[in-house]
Amino acid sequence: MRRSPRRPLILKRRKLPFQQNDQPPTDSHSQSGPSTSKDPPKSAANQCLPDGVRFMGHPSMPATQVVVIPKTVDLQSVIGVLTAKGKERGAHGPNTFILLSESSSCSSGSSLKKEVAEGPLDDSLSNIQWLGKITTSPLEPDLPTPMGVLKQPISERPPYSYMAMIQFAINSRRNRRMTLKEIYTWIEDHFPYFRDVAKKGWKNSIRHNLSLHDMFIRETSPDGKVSFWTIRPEANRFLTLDQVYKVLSSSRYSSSIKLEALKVQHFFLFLLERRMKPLLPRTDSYLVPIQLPVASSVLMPPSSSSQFTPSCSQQKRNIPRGTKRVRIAPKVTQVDAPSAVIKQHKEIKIEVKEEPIPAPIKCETPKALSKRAASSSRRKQHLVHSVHEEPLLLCPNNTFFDSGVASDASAFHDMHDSELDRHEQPSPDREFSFKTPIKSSSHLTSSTPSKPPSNILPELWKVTPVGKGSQSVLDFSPIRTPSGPTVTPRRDYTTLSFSSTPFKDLPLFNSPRELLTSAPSTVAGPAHAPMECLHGGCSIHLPHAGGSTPMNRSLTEGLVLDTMNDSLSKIFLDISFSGLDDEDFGMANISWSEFIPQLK
Amino acid sequence: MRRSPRRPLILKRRKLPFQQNDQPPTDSHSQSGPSTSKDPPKSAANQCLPDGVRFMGHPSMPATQVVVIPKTVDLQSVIGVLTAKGKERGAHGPNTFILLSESSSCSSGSSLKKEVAEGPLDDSLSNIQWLGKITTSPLEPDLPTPMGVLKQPISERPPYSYMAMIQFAINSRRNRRMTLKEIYTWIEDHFPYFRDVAKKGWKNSIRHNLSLHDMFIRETSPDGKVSFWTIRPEANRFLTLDQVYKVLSSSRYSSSIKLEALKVQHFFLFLLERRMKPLLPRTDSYLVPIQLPVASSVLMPPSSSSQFTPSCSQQKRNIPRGTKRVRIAPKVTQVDAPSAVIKQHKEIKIEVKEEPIPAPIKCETPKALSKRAASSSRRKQHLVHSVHEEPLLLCPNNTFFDSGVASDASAFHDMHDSELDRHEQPSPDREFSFKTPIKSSSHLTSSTPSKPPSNILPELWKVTPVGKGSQSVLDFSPIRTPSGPTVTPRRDYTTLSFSSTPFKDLPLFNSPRELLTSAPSTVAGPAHAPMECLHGGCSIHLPHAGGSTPMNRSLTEGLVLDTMNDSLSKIFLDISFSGLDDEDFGMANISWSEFIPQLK
DNA sequence: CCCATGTTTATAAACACGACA
DNA sequence: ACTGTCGTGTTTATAAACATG
Ligand SMILES: [Mg+2]
Ligand SMILES: [Mg+2]
Repeated sequence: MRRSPRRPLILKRRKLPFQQNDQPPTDSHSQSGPSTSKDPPKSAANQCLPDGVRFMGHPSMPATQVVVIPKTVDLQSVIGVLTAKGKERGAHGPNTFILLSESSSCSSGSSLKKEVAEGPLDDSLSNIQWLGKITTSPLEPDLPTPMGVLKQPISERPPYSYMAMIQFAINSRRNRRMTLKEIYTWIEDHFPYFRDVAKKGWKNSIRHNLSLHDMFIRETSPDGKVSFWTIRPEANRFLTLDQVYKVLSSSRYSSSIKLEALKVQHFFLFLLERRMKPLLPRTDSYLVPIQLPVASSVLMPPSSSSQFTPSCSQQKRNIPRGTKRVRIAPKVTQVDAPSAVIKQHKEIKIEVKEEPIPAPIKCETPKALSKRAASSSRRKQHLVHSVHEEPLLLCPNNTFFDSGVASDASAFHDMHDSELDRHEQPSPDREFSFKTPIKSSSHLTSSTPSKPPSNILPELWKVTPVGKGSQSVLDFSPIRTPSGPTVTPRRDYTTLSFSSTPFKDLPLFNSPRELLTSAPSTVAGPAHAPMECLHGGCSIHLPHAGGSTPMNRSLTEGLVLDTMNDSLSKIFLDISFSGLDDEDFGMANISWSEFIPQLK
Repeated sequence: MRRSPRRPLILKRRKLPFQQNDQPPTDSHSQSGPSTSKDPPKSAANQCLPDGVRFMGHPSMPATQVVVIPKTVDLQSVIGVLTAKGKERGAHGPNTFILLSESSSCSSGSSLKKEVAEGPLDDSLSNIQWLGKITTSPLEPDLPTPMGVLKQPISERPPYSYMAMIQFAINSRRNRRMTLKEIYTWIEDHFPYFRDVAKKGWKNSIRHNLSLHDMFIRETSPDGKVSFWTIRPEANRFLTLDQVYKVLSSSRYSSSIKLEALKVQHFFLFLLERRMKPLLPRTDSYLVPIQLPVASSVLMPPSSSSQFTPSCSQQKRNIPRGTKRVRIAPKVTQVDAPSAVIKQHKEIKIEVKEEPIPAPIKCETPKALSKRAASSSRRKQHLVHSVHEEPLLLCPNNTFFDSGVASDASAFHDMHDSELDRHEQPSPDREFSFKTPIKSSSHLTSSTPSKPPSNILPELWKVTPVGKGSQSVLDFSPIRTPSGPTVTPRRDYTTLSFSSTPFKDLPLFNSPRELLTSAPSTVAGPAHAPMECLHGGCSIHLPHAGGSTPMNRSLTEGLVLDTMNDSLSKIFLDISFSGLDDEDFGMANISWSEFIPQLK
């Protein structure tokens, strides 16, 4: 099989104005262990890692290191060194080691490249196995610690938008509020690019994003002295950087469809090694919410087979059409390892992901299948839906829709305590009585029927739908709540007699977001726990991964690789997990020994 | 009196990124008649204007000419020439002549300057009188006409934002919808700067603004072929360019408070002549919604008397602080008179404004006075409200609030048919059933109590209020409708149990916008008339200025002059009109002879 | 492949306002 | 008391990438 005809791709990479096309691929993403010359300062550590262990990093996960361990190496010793040295690592937040085992058998890059370019080959060719993850958490935040085994996090521009990073920052706090300065600091800590190499304007951009987006609202203390930025709860996807890491690095992420886990990790590592345009985060491209081709609906017959061939390099040639290309931001590619002050002890947790078991796509009960959103096809973010009207083809769409809620809820339920910054200042986490009145209010209308409106309500002009069904884990956009009624009246617009009567009877927006808005109390996250513990010793609240809501969840997720000049144009990944049977996805505290016999 | 202690300033001028500070004042705003060398091609006309008649134009009103007529000149002859030549003028939309009479007695610039700088002097010093306005409307849109008496409209950048211009364009249509191309064309027609001198990126900016602002929504025809852009009715202020002209040029605009009408016109002309930073439109500065100093509440005692001294040159010196100043858009100052094809006949209408009778400020019944919005003082657009809590001081605020609705309603009632483009294509103006679901929905909360929350609800953090009480005629921002409930719950934000239950009992937003939203059917504009006349001969629908709603209206309006290097730092204008006794403000067809004895 | 239209993000900048030196 | 600077917040402009038809 060359390429699967079903392509529920949700995310793709997109160049942004500050990213130039003409830059050569940088060479700084892979650092090997003792095998190369520029090895990490391992001598500073008491213990040494065995030979052959390689480290890899990436700007999207500056506090995460991928550790490739040859099968000939004792895994326990590596874990011992890492857990021992985890305290000494120089980073501000929790740090993660993703452990992969590598069988030295077929490690030739050519076969990897062939495999990646042409699709997954046989399982037996895989020489990379995902072992598990070690997460080190800071215990005493203010204690400086000398530099440890690993290098500083990579100081390249992360592939997240400002809006995403601000969400990561704010959601890292238990009470989900931060001052501007704290947001600055959080971003600088987790993405040293902004501390080290970015121009000064990035703080302007942070403030601009805070003001621009309605999802960020500002709260003021009663005395008017302090301002905290929060996220509108209705719009909060509760995204954390750790959540994104989980999605990006989890083998479970690709468990359900074509490329299974080993191949994904394979591909990930391959791209990291080859310094090609990676499927996973890369500096000069960008994780953006969907905006996927309309024709690539999930269950479409492979009529347009040439749609995702390597030749689909979208229009990048109309750029020299008279308009001069102006470099907006100077792209700094190479970063000198900064000598920042390290100041945090670590607590070590070990998590294990079980190996993926390829499961068929769960087609959830199409709850709101009857009324579907009609996209006028050129607008907002696109729904993944069929161009035709056969409703049976839309089963994956509803699966995808449901997965949106599932993603949000599960992300919330899976909120690991390591994601929550523990060194928060005693900021109030309750009794915020007033919120910033955001720009506009309830004018959300309907999710609009299918695109050619099939002659129902003829002569009716319809408003272009938002679509935006991308309520996936990696969708950083605010949640569009349909709650506000105030459907703009279909009468003459030149009339002043518009009423704000809510059209509650109209079942607008049949997206599963209704699960959150209409039945609010059924979803109870860990934040429902009493929050009185914040001012003092910060008792770590560990949410048990099994949420209280027995919701069936199914998530269709995707990443698309940007096409440049190679044949690796589009690679698709999916995620699909349904029901309560996948709490293990939540990365709860699972003993390594259950899955790794080496530890027994 | 040096400067009035009550300063209900609403608008001020503000430089924007594309406007550079270092440009010298341009010299192209005033064109005199036969008195100067570069006279308009009057020879091409059959009749000649008498000597001494001066023409003035300004980029903000490119289709409007201010005609200063000496008292020694026969007014009727001037009107005859203008009405005869109005058909020949080369412009696409309606054109307007604002007629002012000038007594040659005390026309010295120094006294004018003194008067303007130090406040209004005696009435007897005024030598400019506002006579009336001639509006020429195109009769046959597609007939080209040779160039007439007057110069081409000024091709300098208008002082309106893209958002404002898009509103002007869309609201110029009866059905208030336009295609993108029509918006382009309308803006090019009314502001030739964009047709002649602007770079190509301005259309990108138009599209950007349409997408960015929630107030612009897109409707799609049932077949999905055509898209029309409309304005969310709840957010529509029904602003038209003509409305702005009225506000800018009407002597009634300043009838109620300190500076009465003659002085305002005085000042207007003075600034036009002197090429200083004008109170009225200017190219390189900008009409922006309020953002006025908080301490300058309307009826505050003059405690902070030094607040508006000429020395209040805000920080413009931190610009050389390391950041290089980059010219974003090339500022084209001088425009060659374009040789565009003229193609419209004109129908002439004559309107007259009566001379203003200074009326006291009507203090409306403070409808929702008890609960006021608390501004955390650095946010959004500021309410004009007292810093202290004395409610009696807030009477002008409520006046101002009410004026917001009054402005909108009156603007709507005063909607002159000349403002409505008559050459609209047969686009549908009814039966738009679906509207674009806008980004977010009902999360507007409360108008928040006064700033130091006066110990009511202690320990309560409050969200910074929108404020944004600037529902004036010249406020181009969308109306923030409080209709949508979904007050973000004041409980812990880390909770997922946010409910969309509307807090209807909470009287949020006591702004007079409630008059429109809560009592919708009481306000009936001319658009309520049957719209079937659009496709054919375009029967000109003249709304009678007396609206159907007996609302008391009082508008406090203001313009602030940006301070550069002279003492004319801030000038304030007010508008206040109440009740039904000011239908004459509606610029209905009032005979000139009633007010100008010269015509009798 | 080009073009018009539409969406989204980045970046620069003007300016307001309060705190503070 | 005046003045300037700085941090924070709001708003607009402009360029650009990319999607869709
Ligand atoms: Mg915001
Ligand atoms: Mg819009």
